[in-house]
Amino acid sequence: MTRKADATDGRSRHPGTELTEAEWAVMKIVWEQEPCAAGTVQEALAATRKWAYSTVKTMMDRMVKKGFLSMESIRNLQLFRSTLSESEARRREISQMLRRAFDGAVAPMVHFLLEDKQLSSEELAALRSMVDEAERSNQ
Amino acid sequence: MTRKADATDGRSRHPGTELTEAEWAVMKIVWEQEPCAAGTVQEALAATRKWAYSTVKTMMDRMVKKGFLSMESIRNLQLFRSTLSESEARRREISQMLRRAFDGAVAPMVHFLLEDKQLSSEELAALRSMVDEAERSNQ
DNA sequence: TTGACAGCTCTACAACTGTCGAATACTATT
DNA sequence: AATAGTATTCGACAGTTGTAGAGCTGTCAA
Repeated sequence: MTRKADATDGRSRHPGTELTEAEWAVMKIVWEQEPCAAGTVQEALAATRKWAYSTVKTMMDRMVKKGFLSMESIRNLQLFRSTLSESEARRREISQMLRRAFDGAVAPMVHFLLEDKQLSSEELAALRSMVDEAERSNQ
Repeated sequence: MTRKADATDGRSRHPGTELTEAEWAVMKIVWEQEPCAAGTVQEALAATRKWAYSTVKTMMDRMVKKGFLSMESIRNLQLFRSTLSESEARRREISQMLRRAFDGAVAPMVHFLLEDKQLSSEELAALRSMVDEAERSNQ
């Protein structure tokens, strides 16, 4: 499944790295507040994770280095933006999971999901119409 | 996360830790060869990952400590078995992924999956019948 | 007994992650 | 200019993960 590419840098320090738990937390804020300063992210996260400003800042700097974020300095303010879209992040997360746990196959995974989680009939109905939809537009 | 709650604590180092990429590789072999010795796993993996015996052994020892495997010594041989089932591992992997990337909701994830990956009509048909099946038995 | 092996233990190390505090730099005010 | 307040930089540390060499031990065949 479409491994490929990676954003921004040519020699990319490793193509498809995935976000850690903590990085997801940061990314989520960035995606919704973009462009934003480290302090903003820190405050936004204050409720859930009590991270010191420098913790957040360090993580964000590292994320810039990893190519997940980009940063622009305006006077003495640094504004961060995402370089990795939420969709791409999700895509990677799913793929990674599929590869590791289901040898990359979608169907067995969905099967597992269906028989394992108990989904309400509403959810099932929703899934069904999604599949219908996909089949329709698929060909 | 480090901080406390971890490292040498007696009561279960949190229940739902997930396997790393390398650990999945080891677990897969153990699940199919169980009970087995480290050397067996190392050989089985030799094709894919060229790990030295001690690499594999170190990992497996750590996995025992983490509670993913159990080990029994018979004379001078150590036999490992899984303590974590493949289903449970998959369950965790999926949940973790859902939580991180989709706030825990299955439907959006499936939706994403359907519109992102291009699934063949066979796959779609398969999914559809799985959903049908689930709906039928669900209620 | 002596090798030749297979298997085990110990120790190490670098990179990555989670977490910061302390020192510093800038800006806006008084 | 001196102060307060905020943002930035640096360096550090502990725990985890990937990776493995060295050396010791037990076993079995010649």
